[in-house]
Amino acid sequence: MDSSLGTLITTTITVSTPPQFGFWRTVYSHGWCALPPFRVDKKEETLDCVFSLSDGTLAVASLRSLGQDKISATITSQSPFSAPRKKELTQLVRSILRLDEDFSDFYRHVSRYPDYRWICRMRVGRLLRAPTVFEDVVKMMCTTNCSWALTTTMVNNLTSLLGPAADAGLHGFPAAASIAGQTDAFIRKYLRAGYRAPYLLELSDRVASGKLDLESWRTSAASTEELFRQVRGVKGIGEYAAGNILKLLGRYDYLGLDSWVRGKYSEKYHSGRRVSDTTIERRYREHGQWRGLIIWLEMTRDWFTKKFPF
DNA sequence: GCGTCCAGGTCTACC
DNA sequence: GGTAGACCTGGACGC
Repeated sequence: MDSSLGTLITTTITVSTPPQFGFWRTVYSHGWCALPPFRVDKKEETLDCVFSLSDGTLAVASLRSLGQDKISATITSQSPFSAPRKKELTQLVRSILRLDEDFSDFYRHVSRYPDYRWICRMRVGRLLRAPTVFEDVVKMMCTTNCSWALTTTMVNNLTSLLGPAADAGLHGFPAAASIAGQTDAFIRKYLRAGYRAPYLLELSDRVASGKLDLESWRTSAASTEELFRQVRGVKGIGEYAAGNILKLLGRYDYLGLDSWVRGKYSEKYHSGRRVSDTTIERRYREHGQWRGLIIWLEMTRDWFTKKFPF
């Protein structure tokens, strides 16, 4: 459906979803929805995102739930949104919401545990991800060793200062070359990335020069252990960050513990008393390839009781 | 308003 | 292989 709006054209695409898909449960599956180019519009009840298409078009899309088996993506553009662009955007929407990932084994596994049957009932587990692995890795690097407020500052600065300008005052996520073209001093001073600056520069340079193909990680046939080693090979990505990047690649074997998860875990199981990582790992060991997803869902269970948990 | 302390992951040097 | 210290920012706290 296309309709003219002055010089702007509005295009709406309908995307089918798996049965019982929870749009807001996926949007709020972790903190990404609060980091640009994502933006939650609570009044309009949309998730707005900026997508960079392969032909260079920058598309601002508003995603909205149309019930349990459909969502819509509304794009406002200055030129007609062609069929190939619609197809590419549909694929990107499916990818960020993880609509094509098969969770049937996961739900079969958790349904064997009375304490986890709610996971199966609510059909949760799809973790929101960025359109590109590069964006996910950069953002994950910006979550390390700092408060969430500082993560937000770094990602806001990255997009507003280096990202391409889109409609509605939004910016897309910067391409690797845009970051690689900056100086260490700029990244420290204006992005507030501090000591992460050389790590961001090295990563962006390797990606921009084609020496590192991050996008291939999503379809890699390598074992999870091997992929973990590759992810850890990026400077600035340690155990925590690598474990969580793997979750966004559809591999859930690593817990990806940080201070927040450790705190939630100790509150839930040890009355707030600190426990070792080994103790936490022991509890989830029996869940094998799903342990990383189970611990995350368990620690964020209260988020699923509200449409907008934060 | 200013100075000090601390929390937050990762890397590197050292044992 | 394990450990200590440095890295940098922002918030909390005391003065």
